[in-house]
Amino acid sequence: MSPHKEHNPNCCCRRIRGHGRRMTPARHAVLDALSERGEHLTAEEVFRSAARRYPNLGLATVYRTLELLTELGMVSRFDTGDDKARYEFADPTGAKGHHHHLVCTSCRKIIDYKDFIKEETELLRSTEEGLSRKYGFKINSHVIQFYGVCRECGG
Amino acid sequence: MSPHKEHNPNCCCRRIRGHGRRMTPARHAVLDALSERGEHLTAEEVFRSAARRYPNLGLATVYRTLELLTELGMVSRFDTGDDKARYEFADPTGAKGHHHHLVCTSCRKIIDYKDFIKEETELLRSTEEGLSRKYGFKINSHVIQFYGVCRECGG
DNA sequence: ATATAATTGAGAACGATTCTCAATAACTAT
DNA sequence: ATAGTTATTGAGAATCGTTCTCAATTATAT
Ligand SMILES: [Zn+2]
Ligand SMILES: [Zn+2]
Ligand SMILES: [Zn+2]
Ligand SMILES: [Zn+2]
Repeated sequence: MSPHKEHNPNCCCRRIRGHGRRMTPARHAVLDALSERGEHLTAEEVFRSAARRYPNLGLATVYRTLELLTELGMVSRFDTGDDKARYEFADPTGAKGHHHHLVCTSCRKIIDYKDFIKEETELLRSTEEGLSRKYGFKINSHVIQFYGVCRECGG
Repeated sequence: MSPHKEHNPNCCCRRIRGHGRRMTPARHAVLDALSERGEHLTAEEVFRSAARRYPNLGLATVYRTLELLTELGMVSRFDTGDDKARYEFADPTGAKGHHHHLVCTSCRKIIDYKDFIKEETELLRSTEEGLSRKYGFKINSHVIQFYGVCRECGG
């Protein structure tokens, strides 16, 4: 197996093993693809990327691994309105860090922005607290996305 | 055709006709279903509800109508992570008004909340302006959703 | 009433995701 | 290292929400 790059392999492996799951080359390949290829990848894109290093990989395994990583909170899954789920590392302390999305409804481009993350995060925290108190919800994650038309598409 | 209830039929009809489209019993039925049945309905739910009044209705027509209404900005479509699109009236001045969503990942319940809408809307406005300036985006809509576990599910 | 073009319902088709199952391989305890 | 236990795998079938096709219908303008 090739070494990991941007994510900590020991951390990932430990996290996976800690939940009684096994570390396999297929899962390594998916983790590598996620950290190399960057953000908001579809399962198909992860598959194509991971299969280059691990040709025997099956698409179903990619789906299963992405589901597992999502359950463990290591990956976040989200939709942008085109009937394909997107996946990216959920690590808020990583290189990319926590960000939100700007989606062009014309060309489907997705822009990660962090520009207003600080104010947004602050408001989110207090909102989460309020909602938690009022509705008895234990909030685990949030999605903030803006939809519109990008510059190239005539925005 | 039965009369509309919570939404203004003349407004809807005018809006649809204004775009060179025709007003039909099928579209009436969909509009009625949306206003009677409340928020975050799946296409299937809209279909079942509308078909009670207009038994000849086809599911494909419901999808087409929801798409049309979404294009016209009368309806908003969103996902909550269960592979089924949800639809609800987008009328910010209506009875329900603009709101955001709280989604239980265990029982899939969706709670509409407006409690912090004011602060959120304020921040959104300035964020939209900033993003618009920096990325040349013309922002048309946004999605804010919190995911977690509801009280009944052990939140 | 007639003409024109939009709309419809039914079912086929599509595509993303999940399921099935026998074969394989990761971990555990010797 | 060995063997046993059991999670994981790949391949393809199956599922299911959504879209497409097309001939028949119908809303609207004249
Ligand atoms: Zn664009
Ligand atoms: Zn992203
Ligand atoms: Zn619940
Ligand atoms: Zn709602």
